[in-house]
Amino acid sequence: MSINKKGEFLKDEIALSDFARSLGHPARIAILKTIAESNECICGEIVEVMPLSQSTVSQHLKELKRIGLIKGSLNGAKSAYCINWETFEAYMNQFNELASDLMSQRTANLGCAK
Amino acid sequence: MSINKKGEFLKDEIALSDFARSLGHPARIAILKTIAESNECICGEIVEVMPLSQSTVSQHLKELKRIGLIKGSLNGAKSAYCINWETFEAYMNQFNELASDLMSQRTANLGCAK
DNA sequence: CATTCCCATCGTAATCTCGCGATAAATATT
DNA sequence: AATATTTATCGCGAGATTACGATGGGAATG
Repeated sequence: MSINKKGEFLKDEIALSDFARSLGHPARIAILKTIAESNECICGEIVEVMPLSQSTVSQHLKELKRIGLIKGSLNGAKSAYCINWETFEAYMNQFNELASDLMSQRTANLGCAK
Repeated sequence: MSINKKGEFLKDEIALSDFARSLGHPARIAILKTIAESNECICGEIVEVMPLSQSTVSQHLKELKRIGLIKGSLNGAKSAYCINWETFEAYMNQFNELASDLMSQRTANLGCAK
């Protein structure tokens, strides 16, 4: 893109879109599910159930970590991941707040043709 | 990307990530807000309040239309947009279902170190 | 009928994303 | 100490995304 205009929007909008974007790939949703299901959260386990190479999975994990949805810790040579519930919940609240803000206009205005 | 692997995930995951992706840009969140607030939903009004050119806004509108979150209709020379609440609500339900599925594991498992 | 207004679309450039294999670094095993 | 295992990161290529100005076509206005 010629110039990135993302910074010119509201902080809330940027934060929310960042959250949404991080869930904007099925692999990352699948990864979150996998981590949530497991008590172990070992990286290798995720790779096994995913139709992606180890390096690609690692990249998706990095993205989820960047936004704060998961946290990882080294456990010997292995890497254990778990969901950062505080962050996840905070984003979900923000997200649902947006949704109900939008929804509150549903009956308030008359709508447009069609 | 060398080969697109998105198709190898679950239908639900793909649909949800598509929804999330469509909200993955602050402009599109801002556009949804603007449309929800207005009784008129005229395209030109959206362009006015957005730090983007008309053609770029039009592209974002197209994307929101593609996923089904808004619908547009011609109103003379002007284009009126409104939110497709049915679709929006359906996606939100799906999204919150995923969230509560994940959350239900929060207490169920012991978590990992750190 | 010429002109203006509104908007979708085309063409474009710059940047970001996704996916992989290769490599590196750190721990575990022999 | 040598080797194997595990994971993060680098480098790359293909393609998608984001942004713009320009163009075109359909209403509205003169």
